[in-house]
Amino acid sequence: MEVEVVAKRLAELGHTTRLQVFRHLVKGGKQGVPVGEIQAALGVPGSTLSHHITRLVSVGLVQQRREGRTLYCVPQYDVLDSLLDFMKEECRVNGDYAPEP
Amino acid sequence: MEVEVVAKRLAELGHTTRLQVFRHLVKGGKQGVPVGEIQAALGVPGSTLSHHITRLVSVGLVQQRREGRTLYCVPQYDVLDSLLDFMKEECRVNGDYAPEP
DNA sequence: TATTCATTTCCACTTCAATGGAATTAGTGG
DNA sequence: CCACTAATTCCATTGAAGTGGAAATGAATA
Repeated sequence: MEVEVVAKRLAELGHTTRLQVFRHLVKGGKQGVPVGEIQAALGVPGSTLSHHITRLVSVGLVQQRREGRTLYCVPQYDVLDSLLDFMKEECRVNGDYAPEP
Repeated sequence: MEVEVVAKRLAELGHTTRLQVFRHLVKGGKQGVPVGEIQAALGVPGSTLSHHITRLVSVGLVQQRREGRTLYCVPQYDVLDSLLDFMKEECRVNGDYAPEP
């Protein structure tokens, strides 16, 4: 994964509302959570929420599936996974891996 | 760790230049890397770089240690660690942990 | 103490994110 | 077809991020 993509994804998660949305989705599971339910849970105005979800979708962290008139938001576990993997590998956590002084 | 703090840290890492700075620091190891060296490595103007570093410091991802007239930037491995842990735990990666449809 | 070096602060500018009310589209049922 | 619901797009506004040249600071050295 290129640095730009990683940065974009981190940036999208780097916003309180969007991070809460994503957490809510993850808790909701693979079948997804309707936009309206997120709205009710977080108490964010519809248009604002829609913008945030659009951004999460734009970087691949969320996908949407329509069922009748409700739109389900589905968290992309694998994308978050690879994002965290990148951070673990590229930024070699835990000092043990880093050269000693 | 509260959501706001996590979001802030993610946001700071969510910028190409800052992410590159951090990666560079991590590779540099615990003793830290001088600002000037980062500047040379990434080819970013001094003032711009200084702004970015200030932000990384402001969220605790980097600390600075002065030695004579050179400022060493030291990546805070434990902070990144706890950040990634939060994402792993709170956002229960890998679908296995999420309720089935 | 004047000079050079490393880095920051100052300042100005431009762009973009965030926000949310109002209008609009899309889907369903009477 | 009309009313209703779910969600988005439109639009305007506000504030903040990003950028970098020029001046200032802090520290070593001659």
